[in-house]
Amino acid sequence: MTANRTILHIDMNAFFASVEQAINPALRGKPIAVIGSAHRTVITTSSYEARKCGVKTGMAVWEAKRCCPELILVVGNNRRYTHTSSEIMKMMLDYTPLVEVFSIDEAFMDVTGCLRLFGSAENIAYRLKARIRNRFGITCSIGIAPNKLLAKLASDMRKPDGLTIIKAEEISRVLEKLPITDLCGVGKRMGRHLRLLGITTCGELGRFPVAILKKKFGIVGEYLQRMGKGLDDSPVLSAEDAEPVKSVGHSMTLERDIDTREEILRYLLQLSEMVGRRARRYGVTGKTVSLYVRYADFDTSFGKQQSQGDYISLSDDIYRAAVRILDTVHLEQPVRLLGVRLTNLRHRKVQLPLFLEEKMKVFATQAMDEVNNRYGDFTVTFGALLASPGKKGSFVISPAWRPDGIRCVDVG
DNA sequence: TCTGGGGTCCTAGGACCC
DNA sequence: TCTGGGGTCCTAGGACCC
Repeated sequence: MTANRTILHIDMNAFFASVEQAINPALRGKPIAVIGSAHRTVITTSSYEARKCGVKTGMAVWEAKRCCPELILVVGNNRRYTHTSSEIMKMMLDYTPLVEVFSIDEAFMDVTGCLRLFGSAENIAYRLKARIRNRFGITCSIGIAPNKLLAKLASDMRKPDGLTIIKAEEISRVLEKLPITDLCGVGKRMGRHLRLLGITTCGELGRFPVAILKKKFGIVGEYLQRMGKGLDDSPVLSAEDAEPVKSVGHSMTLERDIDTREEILRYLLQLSEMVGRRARRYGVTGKTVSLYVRYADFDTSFGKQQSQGDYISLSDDIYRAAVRILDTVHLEQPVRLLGVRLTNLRHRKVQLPLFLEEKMKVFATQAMDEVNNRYGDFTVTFGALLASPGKKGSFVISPAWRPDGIRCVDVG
């Protein structure tokens, strides 16, 4: 790849919580946490005040309250976050077309080609920070480095409202004592494996014989060593250059554990409709449907998939496939969570089938999609879903949801 | 009072075909 | 009767990211 790139990584600080604090002055300076609307929900994001008491993303609400009794809980407003996020991403496009939306609150920018126009990368970073603060009243941390790996590392070094630059000549000094788990891509498990080899810092990882890493971790071993040296050639991919999506799925933790087939089918129909609608919106069809089940005990779960004879995207076809899979398993406990996913995708519109009955299904689906696109999800839906109106399950927004493009999900 | 949801990537074994 | 190997597709499961 090209030498001497300049990459920015922008990380919105405690994004959802900051947006809430900006909108409601009564929340400022206080420990708050954003949660989902359902009974079985977790902490999605917490303010820095709450983090100081030990509140973390993913914690159960009761657990967070135990760490921080004065914690203020705010039910997340997903539309507000996706809107704010996409406006911020648009600002970035004012500097370079090479903006990669990494999640709802993170993005990379390749500013190599526009440095002269704006003076310097630092200058771009300061301008962007000021614009985001002025418009939305929130802060971000920005990292500047020669590649994405290091830019992401840099943005993580000063929070909130930080600006950290890693210059090419500083890389080995910065990495020498840095714990390997600070690298994006080395999680807890990998960290443990590497520690068993006597590797705890990036410096050690970079010097470790690549042959041993390759033997132990396969292809991953190769990048691992490069990561230890701070090397990363991966380009910043704008929305147009991004890889096409590989799967579309939905899952939900149910309000309560269920064990009747009738109830399970109702949820499957709802999930299939959500998956199908999103797949159709993106113009994708898929060959494989998977069903995911988590049992009441939380620890036991399984996924099962089946490839279909054809590529499908109609909710009804997805639903039937999911039910066929369900019929091959014997459920051992009440069900806590259900998920439906369409994989093995082909990026092409559905072809109109030959037979009248099938044609009618396509037309009916299109008509439903149009109404729902205009008036909101589940305005028109299958009869079976009307038995218990309204949305069920948790509908917690995930910070990994992309505000733009293929991974956009509308909820709430 | 327990414990969310959207993805990607990799591995491994078996079926099946040439 | 015996022998081998490559390629593709399928399913299952786990690690990792936000």
